[in-house]
Amino acid sequence: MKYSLIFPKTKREAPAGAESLNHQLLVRGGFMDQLMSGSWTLLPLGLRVVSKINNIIREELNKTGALEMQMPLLHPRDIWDSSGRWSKKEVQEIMYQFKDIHGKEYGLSFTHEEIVMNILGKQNLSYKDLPVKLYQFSTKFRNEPRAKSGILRGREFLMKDLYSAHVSEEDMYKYYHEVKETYTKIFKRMGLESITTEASGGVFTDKNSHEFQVLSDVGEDTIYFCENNDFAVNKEIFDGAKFCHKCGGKIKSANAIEVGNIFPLGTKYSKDMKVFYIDEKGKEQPIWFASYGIGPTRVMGTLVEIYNDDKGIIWPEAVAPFMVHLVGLDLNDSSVKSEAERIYKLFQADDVEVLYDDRIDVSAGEKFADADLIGIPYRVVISKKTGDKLEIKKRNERGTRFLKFEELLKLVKI
RNA sequence: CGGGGUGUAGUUCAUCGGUAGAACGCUCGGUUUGGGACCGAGAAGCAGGAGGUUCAAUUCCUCUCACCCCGACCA
Repeated sequence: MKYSLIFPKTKREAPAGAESLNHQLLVRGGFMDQLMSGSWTLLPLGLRVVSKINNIIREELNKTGALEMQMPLLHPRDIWDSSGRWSKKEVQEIMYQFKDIHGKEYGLSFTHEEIVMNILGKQNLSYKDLPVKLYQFSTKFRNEPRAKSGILRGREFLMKDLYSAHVSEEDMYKYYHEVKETYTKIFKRMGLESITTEASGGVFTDKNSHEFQVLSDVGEDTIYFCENNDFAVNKEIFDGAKFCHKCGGKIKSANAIEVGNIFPLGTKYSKDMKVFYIDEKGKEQPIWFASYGIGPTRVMGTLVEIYNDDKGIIWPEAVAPFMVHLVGLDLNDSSVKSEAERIYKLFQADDVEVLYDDRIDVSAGEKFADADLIGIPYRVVISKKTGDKLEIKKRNERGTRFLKFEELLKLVKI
């Protein structure tokens, strides 16, 4: 991609009042734009990052046998009455509910347990058909009392939600633990060290759930965890212990951002909605159910909160919008320009994602500043000075080095 | 929903009872080109909205809307 085609261009100033880093840097870099409080456009660069995040999630969930699909966001009231959640106070506080001009009532999706259950119920399932594991990436609407912290808490945001249906509690927990391990792997691949944290089930279940927390001062949650990392619990259910029950290690506390959450829902939904499977004896049994969420847009914000410096974002390679930021200097010089174009095409031919700053009347300093702000892992400069080599600087390192194209290619090929 | 802050050019901000100014950005011309270059010219604003006080309101008052922050609540 040529930088001259990128929309919009970087901004020198952060929006007035923007305090959180993800808000400042993602807007300045041209990754996202605010429509209203808690509501954001993912601009082309931001969408590239979120797509990288989504693809990592997709790859890992597919390995567990889960299938991707997509469900509606506009729901009729009766589906929510069938679980009894439409009228619950805690649900009404976060769910957008409204009537159309004819008086028919609708809700905007803030989660999809009811919809998945409804689909399962139509299938006349036997024990042979289970387990079923379904997931989607889609928008969630939640009428937050207060949107805040840039893209970290919005009223409309992207979520990957996975739902699994099982014949027994054992089978549900078997998969639940598989997903728990998978989530840790997913976050690690993105460059995040997540802490698996016990927490309450909120509006989803009476059972405890597990949250995936990333330590950060801007995090809204406070978690308590063992210094040896074999125990962590959310403040909401913390019992005040000073030492770990398992190893006796000290309990520490810190702020953290919740990037994922998994819920062993049990048979509550299947019983409420009367969704059964037929067991070996031909008898109806309630389906064991669980749900699992990750917020890709929140993950993007979390990454910015963690990976940045005073110049801008420092994307981990796995989620960077491009792998290489090719900066052409002295592009007035036709031989430099044709060399830059040649290298640009070589990268493309080798399937290296490259952003080529092809602007002619822009100073070197401005191009470097933009490269630092956007935060692509490898900056590659071509100028009068570089001759038959390329000047390489990693975004997260200080020094530069000169390499031939083939040597660089080995570094940037994943 | 309670508390606080802020709304003036595309953006970030100044100004101040007599209907507005800078920087950056943008357009044009020229000179430049290794850390946000320089010179010149130019376009760009119902001062968030409504009401009030006043001869006169961007400025003072009231209401309202929006955004940000703290809290409550929540993933």
